[in-house]
Amino acid sequence: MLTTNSPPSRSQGLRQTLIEAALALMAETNSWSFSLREVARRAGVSHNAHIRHFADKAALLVAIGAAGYDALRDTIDCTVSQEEDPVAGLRALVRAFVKFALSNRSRYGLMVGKDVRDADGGIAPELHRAADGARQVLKELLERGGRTGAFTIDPNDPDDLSAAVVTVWSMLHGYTLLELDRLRQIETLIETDDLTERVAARLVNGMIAEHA
Amino acid sequence: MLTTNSPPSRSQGLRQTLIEAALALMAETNSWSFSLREVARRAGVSHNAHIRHFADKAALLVAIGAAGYDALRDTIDCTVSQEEDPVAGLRALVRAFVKFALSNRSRYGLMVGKDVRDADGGIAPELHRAADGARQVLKELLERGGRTGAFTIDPNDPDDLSAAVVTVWSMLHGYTLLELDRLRQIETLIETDDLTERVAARLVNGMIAEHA
DNA sequence: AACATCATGTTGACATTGTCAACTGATTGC
DNA sequence: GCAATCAGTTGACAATGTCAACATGATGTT
Repeated sequence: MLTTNSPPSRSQGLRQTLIEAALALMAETNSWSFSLREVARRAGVSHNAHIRHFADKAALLVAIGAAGYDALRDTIDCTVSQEEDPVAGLRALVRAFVKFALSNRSRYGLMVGKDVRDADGGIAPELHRAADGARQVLKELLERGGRTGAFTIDPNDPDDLSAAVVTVWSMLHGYTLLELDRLRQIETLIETDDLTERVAARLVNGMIAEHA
Repeated sequence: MLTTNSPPSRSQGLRQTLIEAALALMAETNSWSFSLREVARRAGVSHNAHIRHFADKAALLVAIGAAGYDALRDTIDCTVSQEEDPVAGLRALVRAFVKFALSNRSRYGLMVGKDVRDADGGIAPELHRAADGARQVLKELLERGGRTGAFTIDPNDPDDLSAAVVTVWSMLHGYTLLELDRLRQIETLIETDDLTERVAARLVNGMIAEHA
């Protein structure tokens, strides 16, 4: 009935409309615990309108999360490419990552949360690819640093490189979550920026120093 | 008033029964997305029976999570206290932490997840205290290592010590989540134990090396 | 002993949600 | 010209969380 001649076509129009409605809800409530019916109401469509585009809520969240990883990749890629020195690049990456997550709290929480996974913990291919793209930026940075000798990473040893990627990504992930959850409020009176620098310094050390 | 002579009485009886029913559901489904009514059914009581003990599902999850942090604290405390050398202690702590989380997947996911927080992201005092207790073990280890010179941590500088605690805790947290979510499956063919050792080595380096 | 109080659960009702099936209207292909 | 498919709607249903009202047994006071 509201099927106006519709400006933005209809096909992909509703898909994007639903995503935007969901993002608006996330911005308002700082959470992604909205109902699909609420999203439909916001989008001005009926419940069940989503079915042709998103099988269920998880599918919608996956789409939002994948777009988030793309944005994260662009952010850190842009940041890192401005630094010649790999060490400076890693520091910049830490800052950019943390800044992105803190500026997009609910989005980041969604991206790494449990609601984008299926029953057995598997990750949707779409999200998987997007997340890989973001990690790839880090991997290339570490590999470059390994080649130049800036990091104690053997660029020819895939396991060594992978372990380094996991190490950095883990701490970024963990630190960000601690910040987001404000678990840190217990632990410190330090400002976020200062703490981030200190954490980054120790992380960088782990990449520079000789390891057993 | 709670001093009933009754054995397990009813008072705390149902509370514990509900927690155990929830834990059983978590063990079966590997998730904490059960309904309160399902828990009630398992416990053999009527829906709404929980109200006197847990205002809502979040309250039940908080109780479960707090008990989980207590168990985590006991585990790592026991492990660390078996090592004289702080560096060996830190390595042991990493192993114990990861092992705990991987052995209690759904429980750990619950503990650090979003469902134990209130609307504005605040953490329930009960959970807060329990989590602090676990972090305290790490803090004491790092402080000890700082005093003995094993770590490049100034035990008299609260900010330095706090930053070190946050660094380690972040990586433990992040690495564990990556493992749990199997995000890592993309990144490596390495076995968990091997990867854990490599990550721990780099983490330890960050605590040992001089930092800017 | 009698009675009020309160804690602990139960029952019933209601709005919300996700999901399924059936339906409508336009668009497309043959 | 007509069948088929796509995109969205409508209606129905069971499950859930939550609220109010109710039962019931223990406690405590006089």
